Amino acid sequence: MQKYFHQTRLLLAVDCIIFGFDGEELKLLLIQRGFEPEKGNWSLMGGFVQPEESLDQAANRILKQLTGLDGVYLEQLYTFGEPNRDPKERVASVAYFALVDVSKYEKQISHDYHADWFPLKKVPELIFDQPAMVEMAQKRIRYKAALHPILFELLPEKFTIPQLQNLYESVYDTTIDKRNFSKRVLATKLLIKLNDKDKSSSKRGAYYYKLNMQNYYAKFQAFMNFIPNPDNLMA
Amino acid sequence: MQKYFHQTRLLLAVDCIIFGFDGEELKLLLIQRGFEPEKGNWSLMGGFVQPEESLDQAANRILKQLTGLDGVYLEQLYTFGEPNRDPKERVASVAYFALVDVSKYEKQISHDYHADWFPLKKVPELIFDQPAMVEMAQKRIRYKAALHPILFELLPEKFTIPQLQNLYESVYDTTIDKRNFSKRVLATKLLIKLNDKDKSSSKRGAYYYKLNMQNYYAKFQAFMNFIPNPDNLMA
DNA sequence: GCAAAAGTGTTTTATCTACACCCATGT
DNA sequence: ACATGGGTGTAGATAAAACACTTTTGC
Repeated sequence: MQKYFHQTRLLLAVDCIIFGFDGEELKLLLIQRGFEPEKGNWSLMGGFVQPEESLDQAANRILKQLTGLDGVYLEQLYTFGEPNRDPKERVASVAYFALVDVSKYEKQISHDYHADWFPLKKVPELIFDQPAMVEMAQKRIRYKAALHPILFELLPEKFTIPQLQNLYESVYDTTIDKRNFSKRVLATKLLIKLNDKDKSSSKRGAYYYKLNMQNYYAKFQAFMNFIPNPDNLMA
Repeated sequence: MQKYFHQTRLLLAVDCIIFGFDGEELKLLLIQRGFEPEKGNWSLMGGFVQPEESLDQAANRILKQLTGLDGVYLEQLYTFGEPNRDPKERVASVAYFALVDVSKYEKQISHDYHADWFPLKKVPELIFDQPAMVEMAQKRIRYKAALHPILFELLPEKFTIPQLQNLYESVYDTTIDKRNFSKRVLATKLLIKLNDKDKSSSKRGAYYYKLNMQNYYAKFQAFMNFIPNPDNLMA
């Protein structure tokens, strides 16, 4: 079959906004760009979409290149396509955001890319329109996490309720009453209490919990009472 | 500056999922495709992104081509990029959805495209991956309209509360108690009651309302009580 | 024994839900 | 006068918010 005539083709890239949580604050994984333009400057991890791969595949490939991780939470965020966003030539970029358990993250691999984690409030100057990508990703996470339990993706398999609360407080840059917080979290039936404690941040120790995966998948989509049937909703 | 070497370029398209509401049910505006492949079959309105235009500009251009309308509510939905979604050659498509006031829609223009409105439940077979686009757009509207007052974009400037309720019932395919509905809607302070009535659907007539634009813009972003500061949230 | 974080309940307040009758008018 | 859709109020249930003290244990 013939191709479409008289149409301009362009490069399509994927950029990944990679979030992690170290127990204290929300962080971004950035690399020092290895080629021109802007070589050596801090950048999101990205790459061009290859001829035989889908966008999701490209995003997963790029994420794995940098972190060594498979099966990470990854979601398409938005496509940025201003004609001159890359000075070299026209490149549209499909931005994805990823939520990573930093305890699984392999430092060695990312060493090659001169990668580093930056607290969201201390992100260095980024290239092109990447600041807008990061800002949008942050808003999207806040938006989505208010309705869906995505933030668990940032935690290790075993976590404590105070850790979880720190995470929410960090994402929303606020403080939450711990009594109300634990009540609400436990009311979701998403957590299973374990018998051992994390004693790293207190003498008394805090009980570990893990996700109830059945309930997790079942409730992931549910988000409001306004809506008659909470299944037809998620994007 | 030199271009990026050894990278494959591809076509980038924009497809518009155009919703309208006629007072009865939610509808989609479709065209009969004018070129191969799939010439003559029902399709979303779309087009290739031109060298000097942004994605938003392309979407607005395409929407105006078909409807004659400017300033329509238009939002980027998702980018579809499976390698073989178009059999002719690789084309990634950035899908946008639009909410149109059908009373402003100009029939003449769209006549050239053999366009027509289809109730969502009676959409004909669509080409390529467009069924997935439509489904995602429908979910996105339900999702977003549960939190933001976007559905007003589908109504004319003057509308009645029963019309508004029909719209919500149509979008969510449900029925709502009219006492609770009008209470909730009026509680938002988004509506200004007018003195004239729409007598087209009852003898008594229903009061017209219009949007309070100040409150509309102010509350557009607000959506939950969970969140401390409802400003940093929207994507 | 004391500092530091973990854990837990109750009351108040706001919001949501269910539900039924009268009104205005064109025919 | 009657059929049709428009408009309104209240009581009960549910969910959210405010708020303080006791427990554990390493030092």
